[in-house]
Amino acid sequence: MFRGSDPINMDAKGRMAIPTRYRALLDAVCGSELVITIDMKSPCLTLSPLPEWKKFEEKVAALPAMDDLGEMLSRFVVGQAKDLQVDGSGRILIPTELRGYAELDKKLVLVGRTQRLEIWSETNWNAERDKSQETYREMLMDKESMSDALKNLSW
Amino acid sequence: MFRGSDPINMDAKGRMAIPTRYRALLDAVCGSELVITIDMKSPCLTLSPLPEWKKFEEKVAALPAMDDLGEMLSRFVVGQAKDLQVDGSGRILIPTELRGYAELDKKLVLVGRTQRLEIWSETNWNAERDKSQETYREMLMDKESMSDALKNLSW
DNA sequence: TTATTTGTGGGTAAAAGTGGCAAAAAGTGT
DNA sequence: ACACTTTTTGCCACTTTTACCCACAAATAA
Repeated sequence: MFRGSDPINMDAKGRMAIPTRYRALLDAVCGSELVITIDMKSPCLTLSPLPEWKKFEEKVAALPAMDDLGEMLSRFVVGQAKDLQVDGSGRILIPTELRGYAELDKKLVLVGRTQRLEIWSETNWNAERDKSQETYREMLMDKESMSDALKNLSW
Repeated sequence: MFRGSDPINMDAKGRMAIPTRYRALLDAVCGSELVITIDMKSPCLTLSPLPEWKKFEEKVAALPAMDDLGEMLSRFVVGQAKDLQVDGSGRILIPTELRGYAELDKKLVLVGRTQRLEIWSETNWNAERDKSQETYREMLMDKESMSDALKNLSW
């Protein structure tokens, strides 16, 4: 569904324009209703079409209450999620509380991750990209650290 | 059902306004009848629509009497629960006894947890969020500590 | 160049949240 | 039992925030 990355400017009110190539798609798939929230593992935000999000929310809600990691996921990912509507000019307003988490300033990068999108500050995106490149190569050396699913990935 | 967090001021009388986006929903799902109680694991309160609460109460009541943890749950969570009604202006009154437990003062945060809501003091919420972020990442490193349910959560 | 589409900025109106006040209810003491 | 005090609840008005709309600027295509 989503792929590629787009550099986008956030305006003074915290709004960002959705790339035009996604607009018709979003309208069709979710009536332009989106959910934005934090990514627990990285300093970025996650943007999903509402139906996709609901699937995730249900899975998390079904985890046992005694699962500590699951509790955290629910409390902080679901707990900081926010419903958004694409406005008449094809923009979304990024909630103030979330801007801080992802250290967003003017220059953003919107990254396609198939079923969802990620929003990064340009700074964090570049840093993470460079860092991950290295880590990835290191981890490839150590076959033990690789999941079976990944070992069997044909490409 | 519920998601996202809202900063809310508690007034001098201990009342807090329910965000408008929840009001119609609450009215439909439970006639605005809620149950508030403590969270045993964290310094916050739990707010549930009456029907949701009943499900929980039944599950707890069904636990074996020799289950010590279950006994505590019943005694202190069920034992300190209180029925509430949303008032005409869309506000609830937080019982005095529970305010102390969650260290509530003026600034509160209302957190959506799918089937229920959590009420935090702003201070405790921020502290918990920062702390959990770290813990979460650490626990992810250690695959052993992760439940199967969580491992299989694709997202 | 001109027209059309996309991106950006700001102003305004409506709605939501907050705090204060007043009426009602409950509690207390004589 | 009545009067007075204290707490609770409902109501209203003010302030702040949010969202919607329109206009302009930039870029792209004809």
